[in-house]
Amino acid sequence: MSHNTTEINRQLRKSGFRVTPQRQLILDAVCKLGDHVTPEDVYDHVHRIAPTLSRATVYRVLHFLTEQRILAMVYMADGRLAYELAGPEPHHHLVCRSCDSLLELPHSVLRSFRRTMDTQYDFEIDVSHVSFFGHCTDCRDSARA
Amino acid sequence: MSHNTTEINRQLRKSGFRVTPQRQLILDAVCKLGDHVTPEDVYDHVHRIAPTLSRATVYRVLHFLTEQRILAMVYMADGRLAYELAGPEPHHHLVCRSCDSLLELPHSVLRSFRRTMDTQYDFEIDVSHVSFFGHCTDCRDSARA
DNA sequence: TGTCTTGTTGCGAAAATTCGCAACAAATAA
DNA sequence: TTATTTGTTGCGAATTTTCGCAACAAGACA
Repeated sequence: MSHNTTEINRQLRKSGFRVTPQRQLILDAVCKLGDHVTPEDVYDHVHRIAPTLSRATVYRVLHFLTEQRILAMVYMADGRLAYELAGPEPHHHLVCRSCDSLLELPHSVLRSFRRTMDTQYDFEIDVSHVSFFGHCTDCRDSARA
Repeated sequence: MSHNTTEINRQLRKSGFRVTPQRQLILDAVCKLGDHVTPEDVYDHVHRIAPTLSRATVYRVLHFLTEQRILAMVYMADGRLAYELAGPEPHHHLVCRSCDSLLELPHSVLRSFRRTMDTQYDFEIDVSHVSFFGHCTDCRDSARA
């Protein structure tokens, strides 16, 4: 298990929330299933283990864990939402609209931009995760050809 | 009517698409209803004028007009999609997660960032519209208080 | 004009997502 | 321990969005 369950549990409890079996199952599922997991992926996975766990709970818990900054929302090329574990150092995505590929960006590329927004607009950008859409190397080339 | 219908029609026809009454109605509706219009807003509006125009068509036409760069997608604070007219000079939004307010950003703030992505990652960011989420002046202050 | 091809729509069904509410379970206090 | 409070879930219904397919309409061409 790649996430530190004990630490997350402590953090939740400290904020007055409860660590239910459902929340643990869903968090484990996201963690296990990888980098851009859809609600349906999660449901399929946890439903085998806990057949009474409902879709509504999956959606609610995903939202909840995102608010707690434990997960991050990821917009896919088709406009749908997916989720992934929010690490201590956020990272971002370049999403290709042609081939749906995901390119990872280190957090550093947003630092100066973020500082500008802060000083010029007094707006604090939440950078747990940002997706940019566009066209990757390969698809640019084939468009030019 | 604030959009140049004739120009847009010409552009569509030139690309081999048809300018149907439905598309015109929907475009007019987005234009009239303002800056972040939901599919349901559009449907309510056009349905009065053309009662047989279906929801499916609203969704399809909104997607279509977005692909044609006539409209731009806008992500709202609750994660839902809205649309607005894509002007010749794109603009962007700072969306406050606390109070749902929208702050407009001129295109210029993204220029250098875009250039960086282009040269360093060979990725061409589509900047017809980008939303950043975070917290505005007022909500930062109340959070600090 | 009539035929053919192809883009577009309407309809209803399906799928995805959210909502309201009663039941349940954990924490807290008595 | 029991009662109370409050956070959380499951269920089913409602809402939102997408899909498949047949019908329709526009353009191309003979």
